[in-house]
Amino acid sequence: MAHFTHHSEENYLKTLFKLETRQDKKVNNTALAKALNLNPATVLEMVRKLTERKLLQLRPDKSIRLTETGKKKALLTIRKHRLWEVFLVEKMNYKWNEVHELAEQLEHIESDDLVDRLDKFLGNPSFDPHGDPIPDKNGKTKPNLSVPLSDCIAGKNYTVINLIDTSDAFLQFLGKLNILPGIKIKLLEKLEYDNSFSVEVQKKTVQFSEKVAKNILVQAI
Amino acid sequence: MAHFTHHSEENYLKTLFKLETRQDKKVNNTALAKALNLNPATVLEMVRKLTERKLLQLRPDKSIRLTETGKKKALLTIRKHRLWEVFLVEKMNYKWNEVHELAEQLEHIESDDLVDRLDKFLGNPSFDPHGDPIPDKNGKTKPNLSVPLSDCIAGKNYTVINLIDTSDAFLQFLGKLNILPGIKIKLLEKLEYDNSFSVEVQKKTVQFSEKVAKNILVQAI
DNA sequence: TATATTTATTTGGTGTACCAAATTTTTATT
DNA sequence: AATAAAAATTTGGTACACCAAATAAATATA
Repeated sequence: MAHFTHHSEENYLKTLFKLETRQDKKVNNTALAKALNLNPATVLEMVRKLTERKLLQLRPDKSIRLTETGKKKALLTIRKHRLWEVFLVEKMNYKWNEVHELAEQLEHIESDDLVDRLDKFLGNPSFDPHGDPIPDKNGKTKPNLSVPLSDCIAGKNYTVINLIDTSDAFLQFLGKLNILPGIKIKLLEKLEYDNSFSVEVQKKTVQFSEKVAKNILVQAI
Repeated sequence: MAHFTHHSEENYLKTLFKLETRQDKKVNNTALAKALNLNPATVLEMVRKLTERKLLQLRPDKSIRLTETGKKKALLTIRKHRLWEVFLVEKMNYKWNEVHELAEQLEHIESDDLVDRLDKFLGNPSFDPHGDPIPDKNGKTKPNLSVPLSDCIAGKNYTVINLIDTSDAFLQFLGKLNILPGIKIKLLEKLEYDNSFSVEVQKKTVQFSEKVAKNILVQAI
């Protein structure tokens, strides 16, 4: 009855989009196959189909590129994924590191209207719980102006946007300090003698190393 | 990557469950195929697979029956479907007649945990927007005792449970009479000469047609 | 440049879930 | 019981999305 064409199609487009934007080298079949965790033969076959459908191009130099249509579709899938992540964290009380797999399922629900309603229900968020920007219905995103806390200026206030290291160990460590994306902090001091950081979090002062500060992305308030 | 086995499996079990409970005759392959809108050959093949997996039985008399395991699975799918329907109506502001297709998609999201959280988020509803009972996580349902007001007995007290017609026009009409789900009413009289109804709502007496009464579901107090 | 290595591509296959059409079996009707 | 009708079943197919292994082509290295 139902066809899941869109499911794998969306995965290909989304993955390709991520590879295109997060690396600057051209994406080849091997890279895409690795990212999708699929056999290169499978991927090549699918890439050809998607090329036929004008969602991407398999170029003469064998690099793979999204077309404008493909890019738009990819962004809409990313939009769905990130909105569902917000839903799972804000409404279902999941932790931000628990929601990826579920959002991976939910993103394939077919209804543009539902996505728009969800967007509204969540208060039109611009960033997901990981701090990644949520494209609007036209695929436009607000630039993420976050920088590592290690590059910030003492005395100023920031919102924690995002973490670079997302290992459980790091999350647990930050958890103890009450630091997580969305929280507001004040950088009190950079301590010269050991390069450590002194930060105010929820009226309390905490200390941590530069290594930690490098892994926390913040945005000035 | 993902397997959709569960998807069609859930559809077969759910549909069979509905056929088993809503009719009293035995379910045969033709009936199931018709209900699923699939070819009998397809259904027979699948029924055999599901019989192997001990989710249902293809009996010597060729009737098809859920096993206990199958019934439980069916009820959990129905639970998911109805909870998502509540979500769509209560949170996404869909009308109850718009949500079936979307819930059909959402019910296949695989996560028991999410379903339980959704249940809690929605306030552990016992009935979906159509008035159908929502099984709990063990598959147990509360019997739905609501009936159309048109079938009720004059002189008794009722709680309005639910509306069948939920068009704006109808809601507005009822609004003027102060009738909405949750409110207590007393059926004063069924007036023979024009089949109209006389009802006490919040100490006032109101009159309306049988058409209206048919669209109000109530439960005896 | 010759060779090794990596990448791309082809070939022949799988499982799932579906179908139409032909055949067999069962049930109903005369 | 004979026949008609309905239901069950078999047969031979399809599309989709995947794979492993073989081969070809491109790239890198000695």
